[in-house]
Amino acid sequence: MLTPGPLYAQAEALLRARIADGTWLPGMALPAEPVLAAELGVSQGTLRRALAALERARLIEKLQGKGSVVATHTSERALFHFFRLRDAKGRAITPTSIVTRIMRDARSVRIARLRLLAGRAVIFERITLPAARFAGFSLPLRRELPDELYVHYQRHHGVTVARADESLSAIAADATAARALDVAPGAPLLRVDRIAFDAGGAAVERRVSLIDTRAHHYRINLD
Amino acid sequence: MLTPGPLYAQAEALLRARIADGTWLPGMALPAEPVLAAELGVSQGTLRRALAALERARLIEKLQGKGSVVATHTSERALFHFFRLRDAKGRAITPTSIVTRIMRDARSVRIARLRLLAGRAVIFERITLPAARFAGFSLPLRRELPDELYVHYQRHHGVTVARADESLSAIAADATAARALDVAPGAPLLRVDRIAFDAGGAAVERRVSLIDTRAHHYRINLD
DNA sequence: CAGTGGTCTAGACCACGGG
DNA sequence: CCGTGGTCTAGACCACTGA
Repeated sequence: MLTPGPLYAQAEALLRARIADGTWLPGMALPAEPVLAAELGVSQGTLRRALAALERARLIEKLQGKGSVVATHTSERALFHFFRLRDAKGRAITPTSIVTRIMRDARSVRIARLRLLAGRAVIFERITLPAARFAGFSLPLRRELPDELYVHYQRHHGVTVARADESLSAIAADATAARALDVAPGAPLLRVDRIAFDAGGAAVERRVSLIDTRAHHYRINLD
Repeated sequence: MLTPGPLYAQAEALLRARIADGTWLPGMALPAEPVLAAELGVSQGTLRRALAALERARLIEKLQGKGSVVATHTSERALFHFFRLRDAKGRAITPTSIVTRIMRDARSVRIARLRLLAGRAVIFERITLPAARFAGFSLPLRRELPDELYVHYQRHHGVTVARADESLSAIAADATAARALDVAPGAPLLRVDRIAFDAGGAAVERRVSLIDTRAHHYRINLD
């Protein structure tokens, strides 16, 4: 190893790299702790410290008596971590979505979609993906489907969203957004600009979401 | 001990309680690790696991070679954790504020204030505090002062904000907000409803902030 | 130099999952 | 039953702080 910092940090970086580069794919079991520790040349205690950090970052999941696996986006927990809208009472709601348009050029794929909560259009968003990571991207158009874009990225393109930065503001609805969300032009909408990153820290998605927050609020926990 | 769960969790709960009930006050040094471990009847390793959790929760700070102290809100890090507005380039800005009104009744203290960024009024907010925890609350009125409300709670009322839940939405400015923030009536504003909690999990503040997001955005990291 | 937290190890024992 | 991760301990050594 090239010794940048303490052993447990080196171990964590190495494991993180193996997940980012696809050596270990989502859903795959990691080697047992004693085996991994021997392979990395560290004690089991040191390895466990690295694994605990990866678990906090939601890159792996540890299962008592079974082993550790690379995290998958299929669990509700992972999905709702990136979907912060809740109803008036703070309850989580499962959205559906309708892709209205997909455009491609050499550099990127652009998607426009509506997301529905309890049957009503609540979010209108435009998503941009780097063409290099999403070759042959396709989705059924104009059909109401389960809202599982990050699951789709992971399953069909090997891209796992691990982290995202968001920038929120309030804007007035323009004609397009007003029509899509069935609100008056000029009505206040919550605008969310998101950049999502994979386990290796590379930006893998940019999206702008316009949200009608009359019936649903964006929930955050500041811990 | 009453054994609810693993030793390290019991130790963490016990230390957390001592911070919440004021046995150890903000800024105070904790006993050295070997001493604390002996007092709690656990090994130093187990104690360290509990302390690490408290450090992640920002309840204590560990200082190499010196010791551990109960966290204070004077550090920039703690302040900006609860202040998410950033300028267009994502840089943190230190706000100032003007308290415009303080009202009291038997149950609560109500505060109205404006917060300024680079001299311009950007946030208009109303804050409600439980009278029981904030006896004799007072602040200079109508004067531009450093924005340090949570520091004030801690220093003058022994209340440390440890955690907060927020609910965000976009609304149209009413006449009062429009005048306060110098925007047109009906202009879109970001509304943030916050409930803040102390180390013991008790709600200690409710506030509603109305924010002009034309020049500043609300920044979040989804890790 | 003494005292503090930071790292790393080795090993014992427990709790869970699945043949 | 065995293999997995979970907890807990004891102790060695390092790195930093301040008198």
